[in-house]
Amino acid sequence: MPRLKVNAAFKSAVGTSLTVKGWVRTNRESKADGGLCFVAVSDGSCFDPIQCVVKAGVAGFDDIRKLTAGCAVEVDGELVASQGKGQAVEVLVDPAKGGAVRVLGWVENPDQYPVANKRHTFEYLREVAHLRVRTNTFGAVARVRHCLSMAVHRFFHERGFFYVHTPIITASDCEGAGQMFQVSTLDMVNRKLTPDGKKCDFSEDFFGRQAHLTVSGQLNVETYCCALSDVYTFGPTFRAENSNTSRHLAEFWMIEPEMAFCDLMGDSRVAEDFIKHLVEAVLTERPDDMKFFDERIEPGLIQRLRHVLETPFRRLPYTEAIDILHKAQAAGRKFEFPVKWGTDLQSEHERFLTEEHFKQPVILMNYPKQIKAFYMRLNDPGTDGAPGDTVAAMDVLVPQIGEIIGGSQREERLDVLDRRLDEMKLPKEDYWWYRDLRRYGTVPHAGFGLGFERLVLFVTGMQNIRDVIPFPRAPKQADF
RNA sequence: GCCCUGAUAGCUCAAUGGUAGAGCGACCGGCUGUUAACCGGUAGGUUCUAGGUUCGAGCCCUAGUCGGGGCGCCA
Repeated sequence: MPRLKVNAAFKSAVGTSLTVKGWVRTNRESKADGGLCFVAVSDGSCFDPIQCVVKAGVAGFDDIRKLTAGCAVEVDGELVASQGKGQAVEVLVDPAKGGAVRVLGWVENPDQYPVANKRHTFEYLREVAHLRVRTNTFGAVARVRHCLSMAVHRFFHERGFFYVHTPIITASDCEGAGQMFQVSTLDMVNRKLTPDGKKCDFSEDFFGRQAHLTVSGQLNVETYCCALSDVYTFGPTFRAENSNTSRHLAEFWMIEPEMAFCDLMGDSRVAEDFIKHLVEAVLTERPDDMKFFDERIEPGLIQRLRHVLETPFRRLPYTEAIDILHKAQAAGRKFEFPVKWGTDLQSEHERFLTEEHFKQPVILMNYPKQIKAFYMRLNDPGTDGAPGDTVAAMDVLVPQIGEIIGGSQREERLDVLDRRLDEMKLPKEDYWWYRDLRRYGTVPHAGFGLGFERLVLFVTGMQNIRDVIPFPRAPKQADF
């Protein structure tokens, strides 16, 4: 009998002979019809397990009665219309028609099986990350995560972007996006010091210099942008920040498109189209999993996502956002942190704008230059009526999550870029190859970064970022 | 890094400083084309670690480890 994945079995014609292989979710026994076992088998190919109805005459029926959650089985049977409620079809395992069950792997201590068929907290399941994917929730997250990954590549591929593999290890310390993990083969105990005895001598290290794990592929991908026009990266990113929140990881996946001949407005249009494309993909491709998230994880999720699809994102200047926040304060809205032009918006401010004031995704644009990175393009004085200098930066804020995308138009003018490097006391020589892009055929270009796990949170309604990546890495957390 | 909070059966949680308990799961039996099943029974404990107070500590004190929530940093 041909082996079919469970999702394919569900779509097969009644009467099809088939074999399904997977892991037992539940097993119930009945004395009806001379003895039956109802064995629900999942192989992860879709949300629902398939019910196998095993008749008592099947060889090894005494063993089949003892199947518990987690056991691995192969089942030969026939797809039939279900006599019971709760499923349209099921696999009838009848010895008269060649039905059989082979147990490939038992659960050796069912009383202590970590993911027994009962409710578990997500906190507990993080401690059994190697088994938690066998649960409804984590299986659904894994499939949605895959769906989103494919949709990312499809979105860019269809628009003529090239996928660039930027390096994981970076030997330059010039990315400036946060604390970095060091990469070294030196003996950490008996390490050689520089002649003045004050620092570690990295000249004998693997790369002949200090090296780190990347915190962003952006600077590297800009080089490919300035030859291939439209490019993107999608890879792991590392931050050694001691961040203890439900929205941060030490290792996460980031998507960073970069577009030549593109300004900030064009950048924001791609960001909006991108998010809508991804939301549409999960709604159309994973209705089974999304129904589960809508019912059990965040009631109203699907409606919320449809609203995102149907509504144009609200664009407004940072300067205007500050006005709105000031007016809200005047009307009695309390914030823990002060609202002041020239300072970064706090989480509470961003969430007020996207969740309370506009109730939809919001794109804030043109931030004060002092709170943004050196590579962001300096705007003309007085842009948006701002009281100080601004740069062409944008943040996309969404309800529930806050900032999901950060991007900007890049500074393509070498003299302005050099002035910004000087202001921020960054050594120009470290940026020699980045500056070369401005010396040899510079063009306006723009891009953004999207935190992949935050996207998964946004579309699933899950609350903690550690539950939407298979093996989370966070401070004091690197098991598995 | 800061503030708050927690750690007791495989899991979720109870337990005035005085004999360690329930629900779920597991196991055994009953009933049932079952499906968050239902009914009855059984087993299951170094109360996070190390000290301290006390006649006596799951409970009080000190330190530590780890979890969770909020904030900061950001994606």
